[in-house]
Amino acid sequence: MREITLPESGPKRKLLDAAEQLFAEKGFEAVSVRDITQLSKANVAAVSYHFGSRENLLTLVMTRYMTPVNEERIVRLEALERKWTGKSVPLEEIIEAFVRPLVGQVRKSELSERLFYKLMGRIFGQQGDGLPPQIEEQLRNVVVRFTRALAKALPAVNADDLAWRIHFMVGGMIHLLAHQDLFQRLTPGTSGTPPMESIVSRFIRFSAAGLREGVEAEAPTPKGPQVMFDF
Amino acid sequence: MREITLPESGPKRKLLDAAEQLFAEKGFEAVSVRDITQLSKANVAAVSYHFGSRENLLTLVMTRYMTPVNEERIVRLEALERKWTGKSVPLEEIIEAFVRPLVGQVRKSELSERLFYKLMGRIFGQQGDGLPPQIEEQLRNVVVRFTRALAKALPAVNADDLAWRIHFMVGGMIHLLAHQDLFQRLTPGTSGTPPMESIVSRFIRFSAAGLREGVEAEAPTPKGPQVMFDF
DNA sequence: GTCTATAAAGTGATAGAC
DNA sequence: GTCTATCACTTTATAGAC
Repeated sequence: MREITLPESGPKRKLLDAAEQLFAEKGFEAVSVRDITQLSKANVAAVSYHFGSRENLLTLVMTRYMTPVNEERIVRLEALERKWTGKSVPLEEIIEAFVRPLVGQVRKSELSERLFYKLMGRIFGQQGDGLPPQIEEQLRNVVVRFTRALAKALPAVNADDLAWRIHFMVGGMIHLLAHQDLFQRLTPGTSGTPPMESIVSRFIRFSAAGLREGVEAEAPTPKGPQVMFDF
Repeated sequence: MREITLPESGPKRKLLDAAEQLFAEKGFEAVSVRDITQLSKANVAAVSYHFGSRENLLTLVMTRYMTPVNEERIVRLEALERKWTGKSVPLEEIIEAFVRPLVGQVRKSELSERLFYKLMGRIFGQQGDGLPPQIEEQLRNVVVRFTRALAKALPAVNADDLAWRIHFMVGGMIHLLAHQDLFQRLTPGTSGTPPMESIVSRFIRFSAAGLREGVEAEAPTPKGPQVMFDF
């Protein structure tokens, strides 16, 4: 909806970039206004002048990517529901609509991929604490919509089980974002961090299998054209 | 190994209890020494006197439950490996050895179940940032050991895939701990929070299915006696 | 052991010069 | 727009009285 307009360059943009970098690296509470102005070589008053307050800047950083992500999630889900009208949307495609929008936002920031995903992970991890009310509201809406779609795709799974499975899935996604780097530090046997693209497709398969647990012998081929009754 | 001895009552214990409660509620960085001494009705100097410093107290809180949890995980895994000598340990039992020790620690604290799990979630979520080196070391060891066991249980899954699936599973566990309460705020249709026991068993089934993704038509019956070749 | 008083450094915000 | 100086407040830690 409401687009956030920002200068392509200039001191305001430099402050924002520095803030994002520091928030990603150290967490939201550990970064002071002075840290930010120092990194972007501005004076201490700059944050107040350009953003009004530290709190304001924090909200901006959180909103900047989260709002587009949550909007794209809904758009993608609605597109799927149109595409599969009457039928139930394949599980994998629903999960993809949920996670893929995150990947699309990387190039909008000046941050390295590693730091960008870390920042996103930190934002999601703030749920319940210091998230701006508007984002909490967006997230609630996303969860409700996707839960409904998943319930249609998995009629054999009861509501409580499904809700918890979604909860576990969301946790996996947050961890994947926030600790992408930690992964290889803990499991040194593996090859270097692969592109997010391939991690996401692994995540989709993992989550689909978890969500589908206990449902019949094995699900139909995930991607190919499916023969279904048109009830 | 080294047992942490603590007074059953007295001002030192009251300080620790207050610290745990506040850390669980507000997060580690958001709690000051003054918050703690105020809640436990001590004077501002009490934390320094009894624990040396805020940092010291923080380390104690983090170590207090994490060390027993990680030790019990290893003990359980080794017991399983003895029980199934030569055979591969069933997937569900490995996951159970990984999560169950968390549940066992609840009663050791004065905190409500809700706050205790939240505290544990916050500690795990600190990975990479402010975790005491000894705990990072314990966690690394746990991950290595469990990865090895899971690799034996799932020979058809290649090492990279498995490592990522474990990563997703761990994320689900952390989220389940840290945001147990958030779950029902986001999905109001469901019944109230069930006992952790039933959440854990749901988590085990979800994770087992995710880890097993793509492996043959469907796994053998999870819990019952299994007929396996004794190679 | 417990407390008060205080040190030393850091915090966000702002008035006012340039 | 930019910057310095400063305010009002909070932080952890500690010296020294009781």
